[in-house]
Amino acid sequence: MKDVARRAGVALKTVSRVVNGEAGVTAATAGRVQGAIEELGFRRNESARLLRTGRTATLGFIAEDTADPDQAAVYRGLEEAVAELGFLLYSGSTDGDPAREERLALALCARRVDGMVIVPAAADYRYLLAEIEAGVAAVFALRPPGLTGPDTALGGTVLGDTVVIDERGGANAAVTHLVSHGHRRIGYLGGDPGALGDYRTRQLLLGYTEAMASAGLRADQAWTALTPGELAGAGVTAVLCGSRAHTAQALHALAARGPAPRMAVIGFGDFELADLMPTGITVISYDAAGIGRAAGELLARRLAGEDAPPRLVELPVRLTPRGSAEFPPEE
Amino acid sequence: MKDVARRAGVALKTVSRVVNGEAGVTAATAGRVQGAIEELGFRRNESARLLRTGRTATLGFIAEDTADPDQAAVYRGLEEAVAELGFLLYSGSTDGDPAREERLALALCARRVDGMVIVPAAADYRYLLAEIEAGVAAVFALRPPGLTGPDTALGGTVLGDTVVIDERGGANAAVTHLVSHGHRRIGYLGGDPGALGDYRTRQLLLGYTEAMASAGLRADQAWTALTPGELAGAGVTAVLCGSRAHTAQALHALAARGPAPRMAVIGFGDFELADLMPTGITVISYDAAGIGRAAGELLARRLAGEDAPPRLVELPVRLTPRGSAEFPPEE
DNA sequence: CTGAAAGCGCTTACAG
DNA sequence: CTGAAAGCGCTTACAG
Repeated sequence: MKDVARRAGVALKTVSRVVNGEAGVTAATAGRVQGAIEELGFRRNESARLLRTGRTATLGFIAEDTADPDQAAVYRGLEEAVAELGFLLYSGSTDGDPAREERLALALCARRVDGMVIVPAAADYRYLLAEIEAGVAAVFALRPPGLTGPDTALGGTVLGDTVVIDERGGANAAVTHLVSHGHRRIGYLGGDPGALGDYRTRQLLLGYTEAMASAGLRADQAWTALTPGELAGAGVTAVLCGSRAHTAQALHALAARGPAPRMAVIGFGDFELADLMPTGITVISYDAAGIGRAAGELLARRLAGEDAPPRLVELPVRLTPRGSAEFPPEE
Repeated sequence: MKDVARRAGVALKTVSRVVNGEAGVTAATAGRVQGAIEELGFRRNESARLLRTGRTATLGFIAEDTADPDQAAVYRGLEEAVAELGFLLYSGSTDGDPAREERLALALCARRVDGMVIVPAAADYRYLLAEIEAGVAAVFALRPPGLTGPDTALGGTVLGDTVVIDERGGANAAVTHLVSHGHRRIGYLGGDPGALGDYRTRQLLLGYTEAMASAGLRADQAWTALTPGELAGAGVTAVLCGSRAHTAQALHALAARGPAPRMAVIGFGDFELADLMPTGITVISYDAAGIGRAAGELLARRLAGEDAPPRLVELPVRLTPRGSAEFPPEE
């Protein structure tokens, strides 16, 4: 810019004015400056500009795995939401490692991102407190920060807005649906409720339990602690799978028993080609990109100065019949 | 940092030394500085540091769609490759819109990224020339820049290293495999070779044609211009699908004709649950993350000053039998 | 309409 | 071992 100014025979400020399209420059001077810019191949250094203005116009996305279909969709939704703001997006994966999450988040903060969307991997978010106080906005997506819920990550302090899927409602709806088809022995194949980051599992089991109770059914302990191998012999006529991975495990286990197994399967998460599966299957589907959009909009409001207490947003789910065969009724 | 210096009663430079862990500071002064840092909650502004040092330690990833399985895997591979370098990654999707690609790429250049990995959407890369001359390294992934190949994007000028899948070899191997199973009437379901960004289609058709010719078979014109609806009645006993989307279309079309259709299907790109498909299927699989790793390594070498002419790297593919049924032989 | 000075938050090169 | 000055590339306030 200095070079451009010298070449055009004007002051730095005038170049700045031309580059920024500010009013108050004669066409003649502007032309001279433009000429110098092109001759020199000048391109403004945005980083320097942002340093001076104190903003960065940058957001971060910290995923557990950016290649996971849900998280990839969240990212696309976030992109959509921030495109209008003209923000750029940093991103990275933690692979579920709290140490990597902390390193990534602090690296982003060191570059002074305006905000971050985090798919939480850590149980303890004390490391973020100072940064949040310093002004970065953090929004959590797909699950709340901390072990069991939004209010436990910091022993009561709510860290930031959180956007999740209504897993409890989805599980409840799935079991209720199965009951309405005559099923009474309904299994659950999913994560271990004692594991780290098991908010999701707890929600699913809550929904399952509620729906069973509402229907006046007592769930056998074993039904909610199934492994894929046990599924076919567990005495259940239907199964709720907690994730795409578990749905795949269930389908494989059932397929191994022979053609067209008679088991009603409901899986959390829609997937490509589900309708070609050799069994009847219903999926719990949801708008994962909507989570990213919602997170982006919440972030935008925080950046605009909104100071309301942190919100927990739950996106609705719906049951979608898929599969090539009829949904098997009770045997 | 100025505040820290004042509080600790030292000069700016001393704070800098402590923050950077440089030698030559007494334990006593270092302690005073550390204290001040903690009291003030000082966190170094990385952006300012990078401005001064002239580097940015930042790379960009420009995808057509970050949520596409292949591109998501490329991103993960890239992440792996740059993690060791301590670089941060910007990313964004173009949805195949050349204007969005240009906007994104120039925005990244304006922030002075050290390099970019681009999944090309544009046919004309003149917009990048000035940036490349100014020092950004660009590596192209999954397809070469430009309409038909690496050397046409700019009328002969090769823009940068390019990492692709060996689509031609994969198609050749697939058709050869089908021929060895006795098939002689082999179809191709894929993109239109006349469309924009059809490097991939051309490569696939080249491989197809070569293999047919090697086997002494003459391909009917219609066999390579199939639509999913025509597939079952086209008189072919086997089909090569050019992408996961085309494989899904073929499987749907065949499933609509009834159970266990007798058609050998080879699909480019592995997919989850392929082994539960109601027909015999073989996939052409490849290591998409490897493309990202290779791109990251090429980028790293360019940043390290390597000045060799741009390379075209082709990652190998392999045929993987999948599907629940036997691979159907010739009828 | 145009410009000279100061400063964003840091580091580099030098001097003491 | 420690520091005062200059500068990275830009903008913000001010003055002419």
